[in-house]
Amino acid sequence: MDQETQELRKAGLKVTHPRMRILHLFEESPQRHLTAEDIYRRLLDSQEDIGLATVYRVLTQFEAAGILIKHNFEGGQAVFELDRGQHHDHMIDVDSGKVIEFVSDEIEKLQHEIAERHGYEIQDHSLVLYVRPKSDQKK
Amino acid sequence: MDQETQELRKAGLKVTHPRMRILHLFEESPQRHLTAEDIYRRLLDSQEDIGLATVYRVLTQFEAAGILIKHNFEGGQAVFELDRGQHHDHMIDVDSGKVIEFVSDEIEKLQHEIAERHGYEIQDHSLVLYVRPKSDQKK
DNA sequence: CTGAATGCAAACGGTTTGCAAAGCT
DNA sequence: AGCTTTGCAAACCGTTTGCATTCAG
Repeated sequence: MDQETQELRKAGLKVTHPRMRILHLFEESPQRHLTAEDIYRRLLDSQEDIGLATVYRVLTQFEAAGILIKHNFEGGQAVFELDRGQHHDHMIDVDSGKVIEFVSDEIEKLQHEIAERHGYEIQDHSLVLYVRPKSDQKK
Repeated sequence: MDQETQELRKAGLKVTHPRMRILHLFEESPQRHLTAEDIYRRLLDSQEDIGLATVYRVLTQFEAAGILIKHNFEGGQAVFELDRGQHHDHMIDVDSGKVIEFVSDEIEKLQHEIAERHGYEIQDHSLVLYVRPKSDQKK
């Protein structure tokens, strides 16, 4: 029994065709951050007959199961990525749409200090930098 | 000619009733962060006959004019606040929905360093901490 | 065999838009 | 007077849901 089957079992999810295909898509895609539409399109391209509603349902279940993380960046569509356990924040190249991941322990620490100073504890947080290639004049 | 009238003129916007009322709402409201619905409701409450579409249009124009800043926090609705010139980030109490503003020069600096290290410059950024009152056991 | 999962189409919620009427300057 | 702005209703777009059918265990 392969890796992906186990992952679904572990999450208490039946091993269905749509779930397998979608999980597989994330694991093989070089582009880590995908929208529901991205997934849907790719499934269509590979002749799969999986409805958009199912894609959304599976993504939601995967998020609940901790398999995926959902991000609400600017621009309507939610973006999903595999949860590889290692927390990171994101930088988005506003010209190309490329997503760059980064980690900053210092920022993490400062965030906690700030929350604490106000009598709170952090439940979750979202840090996104919208960036543009350093002004070597753009082509 | 009062303050608010000038503000609209300066932005190149005609001084219309809906624009005056909405600008006024922001300037007098103790709650700095308002959604389109919030505005619409308050206008209804004060017997104003201003359509929701107009509220959205005015908010959009105010944002373009630099009068308001728009935030896309979690939870569908966009939130607007007056741009008082002083940049700050936000903490949201997930229990009460309260929005707390904070400033951290260190975090700002680190963000720039990170972007730079990757060959980018920051165009914009969004940092939101979703917090919960420090675990004095919750009621 | 039986409850869970799927596809479809219709509903949803926040926001935007087309258009004719009303309002600024 | 003439172009802008408004209100209304309809469109929009991403996402969710109801329901009859199909499928995994």
